[in-house]
Amino acid sequence: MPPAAPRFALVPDPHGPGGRLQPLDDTGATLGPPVHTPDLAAAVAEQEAAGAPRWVWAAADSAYTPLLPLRLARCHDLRLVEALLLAHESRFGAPRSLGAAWARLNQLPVPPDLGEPGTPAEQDSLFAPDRLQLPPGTDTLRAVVAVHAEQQRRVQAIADPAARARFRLLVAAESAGALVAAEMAYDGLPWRADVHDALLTELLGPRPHIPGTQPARLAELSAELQQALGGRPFNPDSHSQVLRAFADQGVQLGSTRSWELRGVDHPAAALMIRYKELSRIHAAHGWAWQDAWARGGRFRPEYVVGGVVSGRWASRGGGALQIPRILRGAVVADPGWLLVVADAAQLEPRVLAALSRDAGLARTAAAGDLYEALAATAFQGDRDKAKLGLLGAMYGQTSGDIGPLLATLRRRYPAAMGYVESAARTGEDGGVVHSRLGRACPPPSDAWLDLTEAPDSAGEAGGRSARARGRFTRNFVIQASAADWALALLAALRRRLNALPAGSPADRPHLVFFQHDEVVVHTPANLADQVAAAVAEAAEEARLLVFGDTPVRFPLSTAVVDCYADAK
DNA sequence: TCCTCTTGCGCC
DNA sequence: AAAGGGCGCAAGAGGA
Repeated sequence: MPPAAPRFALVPDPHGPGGRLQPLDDTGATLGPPVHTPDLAAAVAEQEAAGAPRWVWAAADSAYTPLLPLRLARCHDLRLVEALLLAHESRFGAPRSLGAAWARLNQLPVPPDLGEPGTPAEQDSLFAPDRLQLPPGTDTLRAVVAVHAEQQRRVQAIADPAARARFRLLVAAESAGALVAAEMAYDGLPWRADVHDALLTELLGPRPHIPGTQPARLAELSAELQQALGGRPFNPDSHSQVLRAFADQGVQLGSTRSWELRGVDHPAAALMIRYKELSRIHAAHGWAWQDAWARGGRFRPEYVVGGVVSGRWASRGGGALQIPRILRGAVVADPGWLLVVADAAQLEPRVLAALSRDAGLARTAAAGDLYEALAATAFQGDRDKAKLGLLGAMYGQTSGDIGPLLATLRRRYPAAMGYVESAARTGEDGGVVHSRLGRACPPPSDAWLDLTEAPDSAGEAGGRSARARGRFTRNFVIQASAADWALALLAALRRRLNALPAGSPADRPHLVFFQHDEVVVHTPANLADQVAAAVAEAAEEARLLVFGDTPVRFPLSTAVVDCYADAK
């Protein structure tokens, strides 16, 4: 066994249960020679028990997933940290695989990331199962050690000590996210197929015997629609055919969007809206979805840590972050277990209050219901107006009757409004903004120009494009700082959950869902109260770590339930 | 037939 | 006149 060390580089063998370890110090210097072990999981567990080092690996999916259900406390995920550093160094979009980082370090040709344009995905999935993109013959452990040392150097190079400390926190939190994502994919979200099936049957009629056939309720609605629109057959899933069918009845629609149909005075409009609602459930989360994603009592999506530039997670497969509320009844705790569901109330306006240090907004954010307090202070008690105004300010909305609301906010909360307006100006001028912990937004690109269709003149297109980017950077500082807080919460919560007394690893409370500002923990019933307390403590820890001495509070609304649908 | 683009809607 | 941020997914449209 290598000696105890604060960090270990870890590389699994390409085939089989073995792997290599090498002890490192915090700068990334080696503290001993590489050691090969025939049983990597056992060797890792031994070191973990000896002192919970930070495990340094190329990427969690190749290094951590094979070790599960082993739980590790800390890691440094080179691929995720490379992405953070590249963005911070204004080299946004450069490939972030271990191979790419190694190539940059050694002045070699940089391989594109898998899934990026120009990469033959098939070839790589066949010949590089670990997706590391290293040149053939390269010693993976050597590359891990070298790239890690280089990353530590780059973090150390951040000049401002406070910004450097926050970026270190970002590196740790993002890496903790990699642990959580791998564990959640492994454990899965409890999903009762029988309950799901009953919900679908209630909405759509029984499951069709022949796959691909329309369920009864959709077929009925189709027929009723056809009748209501003159009797000629048309496909309600085809926008152009729907537009034509309505036009034939003298109803000119600009689109087939539900909100537009809602204002249409024709009996077919309500049918169309209902058809779209049900057909969406059927297509996106129906029986085919269940067969593909929710087998064996668990829904197992793939989470993509840092999949959104703001630091929010994305997901691949199964629409994990878009589970319709109407189907959440299918998420039911196992017998003897419970779900602890906690979501941060009005996270983004609170983040704005903390970021901008606006004393007035911070006072408002001390209340349980921020919008209610805001309404009482500035909008004669009209909560809807307060919410609309604040969301409009955070998103850069200018339409509707929002002007007076924004004027009120600007007068009452000059620091907060100044903060988002300054972020917007930076974006319009082509600049880069950062989250609280230092996540950088991408620079302007042609994509912003593509937003504009049929411009009257280049100047106008440029103006629209600049304003679009201003809205993006305005929102980025808030959304990304909210993601900073959420990741810190996740890391703190995970640590607390792993410290709870569990009879065996299988009895341990574990995270099963995370959606931007909401977490769900699946826990043995007898530990539910302790889990609920742990969530609250983690939220407070995240507040202190990310925002320091802000008076703003980030309250959670927490529910201990048997079924996800019963939360809030 | 395959592929990319667009549309629309689910979630935050 | 136009005027709200971020995603993933499925289906249709339309070109190669």
